Amino acid sequence: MNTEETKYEDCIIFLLAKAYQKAHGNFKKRLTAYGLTPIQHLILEALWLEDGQSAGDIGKKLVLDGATLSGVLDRLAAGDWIKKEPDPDDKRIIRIFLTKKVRGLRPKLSEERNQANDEIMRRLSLEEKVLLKRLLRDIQG
Amino acid sequence: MNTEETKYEDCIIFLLAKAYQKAHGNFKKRLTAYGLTPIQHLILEALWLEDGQSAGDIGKKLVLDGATLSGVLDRLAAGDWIKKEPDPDDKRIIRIFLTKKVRGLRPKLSEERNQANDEIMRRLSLEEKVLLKRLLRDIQG
DNA sequence: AGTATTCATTTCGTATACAAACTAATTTAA
DNA sequence: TTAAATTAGTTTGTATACGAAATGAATACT
Repeated sequence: MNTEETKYEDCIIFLLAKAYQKAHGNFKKRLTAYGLTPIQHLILEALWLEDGQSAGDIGKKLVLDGATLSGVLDRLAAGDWIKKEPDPDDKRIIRIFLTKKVRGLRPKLSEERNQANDEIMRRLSLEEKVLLKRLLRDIQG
Repeated sequence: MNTEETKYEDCIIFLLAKAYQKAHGNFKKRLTAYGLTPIQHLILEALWLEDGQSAGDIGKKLVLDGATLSGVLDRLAAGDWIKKEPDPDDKRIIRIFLTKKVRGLRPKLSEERNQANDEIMRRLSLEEKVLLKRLLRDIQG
């Protein structure tokens, strides 16, 4: 049904990769001043919404592979952003808590993220922004 | 101007990351049967359009960092997909040529990619597909 | 010519990503 | 109640990704 040759510039996988690459790179640069990476920041965001989540909870919400998450959490703990504590009722589970180092940083980091978002979509109208988000969500199902 | 707290689920960086993750994972699975990765395939595509391009040419077209490209080309050469030959006129430049191993594979790989594209966007109408591609291109500038 | 600069690519270090194998703890079932 | 299956998390191995430094080659400048 769809056998014509499509150049890679028209391939949705390529377009998503490059758009993500651009967005990620932009945010990454903004975060270097804080010593954080975009994914590390994402985990802090999740913990701001609910502190003490298990590693598995976080992975499920952020759609992060366990193997990936394990390393990210290690680096966050090494940087004293979080503390890992085994759940007293089920010692398989590790609960993640924010440290005091993170206090007061939330507004600044949110502002950076909002600016990054704005810059990435600066060429789009408000309708287009809303639509793009909707389409990306539809893709993930 | 944009100081309200946005949950990460509404963050364009997050949405792009997850949509890309899904698309990439889908295509990656399809390609394992061939022993290729999505990026390796992308480079073959670029060479099908024009064989003998330099590493720099390929990097520019595919928006790939030189450091990244170097490793990918090494692995492609190790798998006998490509051959690296220094340009006779400028020995700084390395030209990349497809090997005979790739012959006849193009239609199959294109079909896999088209199927991956279709599956990723299966929930979208034709108009939405066109629009999504346009918006992603707009983001890249 | 000889030196400085620029250019193409590689190397190194760090950080995602994910499959697969592994450990340890809990639950299920026989 | 003990063996089997499941679950949570880590480890290992491979593949992007990219900044920064290094290498080697070509060009520019004096």
